[in-house]
Amino acid sequence: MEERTLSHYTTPTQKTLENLFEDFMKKESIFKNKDALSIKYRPEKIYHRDEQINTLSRILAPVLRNEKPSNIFIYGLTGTGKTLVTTYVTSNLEAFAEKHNIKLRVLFANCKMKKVADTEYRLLAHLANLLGEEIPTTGLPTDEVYRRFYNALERVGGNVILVLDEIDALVKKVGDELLYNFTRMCETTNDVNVSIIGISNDLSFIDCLDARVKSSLSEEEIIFPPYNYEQLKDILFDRAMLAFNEGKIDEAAINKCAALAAQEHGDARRALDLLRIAGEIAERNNDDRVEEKHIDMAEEKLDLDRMTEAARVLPKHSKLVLFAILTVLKRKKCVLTGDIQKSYELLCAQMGLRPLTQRRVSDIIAELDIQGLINASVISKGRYGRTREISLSISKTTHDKILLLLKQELDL
DNA sequence: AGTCCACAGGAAGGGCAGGCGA
DNA sequence: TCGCCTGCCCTTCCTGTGGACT
Repeated sequence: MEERTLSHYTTPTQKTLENLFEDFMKKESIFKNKDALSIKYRPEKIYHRDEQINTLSRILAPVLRNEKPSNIFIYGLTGTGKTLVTTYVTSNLEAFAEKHNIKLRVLFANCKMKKVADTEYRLLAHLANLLGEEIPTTGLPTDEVYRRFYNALERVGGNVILVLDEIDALVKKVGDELLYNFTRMCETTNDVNVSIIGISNDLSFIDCLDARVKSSLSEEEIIFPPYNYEQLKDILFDRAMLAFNEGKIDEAAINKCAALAAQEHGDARRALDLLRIAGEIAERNNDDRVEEKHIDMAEEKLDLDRMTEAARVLPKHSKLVLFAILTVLKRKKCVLTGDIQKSYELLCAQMGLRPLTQRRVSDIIAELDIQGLINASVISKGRYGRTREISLSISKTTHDKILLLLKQELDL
């Protein structure tokens, strides 16, 4: 029988593909350990946060003597190391407690996590589930969920630290009554010391709270200032050493990355994302090393990805409103709510849909603004009323890509 | 100074889907 | 199966607002 080799079956294009894969295999990878650039990575050394680590550790240390530590409120902008430092300190504390037979549980919840902890019910259910109490995703009265959560707490006993990350998002959504209940719980639970660590990006958040909640939650406060250029450079060099093979990244590229992130209120998370994507782009382009140009490309890609993804997951009517806005903004520099309402209603008529009311569309425009897909600011035109002036917040390329995506998604 | 416009945005509640327990 | 509960999305109704116009 005729011997059949791979080439026997392959067309010229496939042959090229085979070459491509072979080239890829032969080439030394740019990355040594890409995980070192991911958000989930827990570095051994945390740079420029010694003060915060020490403060947090000192405040929490009393649990080791079975005393209830003060509640703590931590705030700082995105990517300033709040979550990283908190998990670093609490996990070390847990390990230490375990070694010395001290009962300690740390319960972590990200209050922005959709479908997990973004409502009062879900947060309680999530925390109770962490304590081994099965609570259905819906169906129970809230007081029953509270009761089961308290029971689970008292059953576990000892010391419990509740870490509520992005707590401002939840309070904005459901109000501060939940925090009031939590702080009351800290004072009233028997046989268990409960402390709360609230983490927020919003510096003004604490001022919006009820006075009792405010004083109880912020018994101690820790502020995380933004990283400056030099600090970001230290962080990035450290991670780049772990993530890239030797000689595969230019120092200039790291500096550029740090400079861009420093402009973005010292966001280390964004800096690490930039570095990772730049590496991926260099690898895909078959380039030997990561250079400054790759950082530029990564920045563009990061923005585009963030925006297109945000647009893709919008509900249908939000997509229609965004489509109306982007279409009108093709012709004009800025538009008003009334113009958008009209063009949105036309679109609905075209698609045979019943349009939402102006009240709802107004909210959708505000939501799109919060997501950074558009710029919308309330202005007064005097005799001609008060309205929102809407303009583009994205580059022309991103604008075109999102418009195309919406056209496909909406079947227009 | 008072009027008026075109909304913004708060409050209340309706309707729906989905889960639970009796 | 039914009543009760939740979250979610939406409408209706309403008051508030800043500045051009009179």
